[in-house]
Amino acid sequence: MALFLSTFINKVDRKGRVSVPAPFRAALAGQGFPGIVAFASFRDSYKAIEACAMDRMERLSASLDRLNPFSDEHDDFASVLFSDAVQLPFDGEGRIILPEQLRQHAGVTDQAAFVGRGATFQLWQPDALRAFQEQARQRARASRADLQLEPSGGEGRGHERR
Amino acid sequence: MALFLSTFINKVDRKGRVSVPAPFRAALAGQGFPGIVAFASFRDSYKAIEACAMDRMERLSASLDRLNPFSDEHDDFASVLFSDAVQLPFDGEGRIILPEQLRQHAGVTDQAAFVGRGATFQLWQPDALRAFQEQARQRARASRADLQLEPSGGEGRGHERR
DNA sequence: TTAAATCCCATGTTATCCCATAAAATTCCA
DNA sequence: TGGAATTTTATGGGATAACATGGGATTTAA
Repeated sequence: MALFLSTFINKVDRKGRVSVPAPFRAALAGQGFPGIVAFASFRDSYKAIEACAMDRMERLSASLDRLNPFSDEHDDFASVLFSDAVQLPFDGEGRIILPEQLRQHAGVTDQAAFVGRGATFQLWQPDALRAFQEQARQRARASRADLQLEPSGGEGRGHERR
Repeated sequence: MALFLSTFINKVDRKGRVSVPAPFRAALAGQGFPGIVAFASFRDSYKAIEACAMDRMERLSASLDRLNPFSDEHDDFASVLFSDAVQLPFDGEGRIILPEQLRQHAGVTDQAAFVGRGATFQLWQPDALRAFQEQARQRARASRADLQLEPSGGEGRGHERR
């Protein structure tokens, strides 16, 4: 399965193109669709762009289909999830073009930060990302006692939330 | 597998023709029937046009048969679904003509919004779509806990910069 | 015949392809 | 092991093809 790690900051050129970091492209390789799927995060606390592989969306669609395809729940879910998502194919150089709407949502202008999140990744306006991470760090510090009760041996400094 | 993502608003010309968005045509390619299947949504809460690939209708028919071929449910379902559905073939430029009846049902006049829903898509009058999405987003937000239970990988840790 | 649907061609806009460059990372070889 | 040669990356820009859209001509159906 594809794993997205670490953070990369790349330029957005005047055509709206950004290079997807090579390690991310490697994680996305060997799929049906050569590109990514992106959508605005539906969170109140921050405005970023969520992204993942096409495969993931297909699996999501399949599991939705398995439920009752005519229920109201399914309806809202499908509407929110799929109608706002966009397919962004790679060009020959491994770039995507970020649609205007998504750029506005995240406040992205001339730079974009690709943030690995395991099975998915995010796109941020770099300053907004720094600000968010600063707060996340502080929250983590405040609740460090709880984190240390976890059974697994995490390295001390991380910033895992939730 | 065909996946329909994101939303596209296209013009309906005076002949009633609309271009099916190229990404949707790509998802529909490699089928027996070069075109789409459409029918009026049988929901009380909104009036849109439902659409999908011909393949899906065939699979739907098959799975209906496998369940309860002689029940009243099956009967109602089949009569509503299949009798109202229409095949809309592409012209040379990838357009379809929306039948008057469907246009009226959805209130479509000079513009139509193609809304991706995973395995299917819908056609809306753009203003009606905006109104609906407003509500759907709120409902989805309310049940966001469910969304986050999706099978996901771990969190990414580091944050290299360049 | 008359209306509707299909085919065919034309257009402006937008995205895609293709090439070029510089920097970084990697490989290779003495 | 040091450093040169090669490959991979990120980035930029111009040429090209694809797309959505419009309208006329030809065909099909009632």
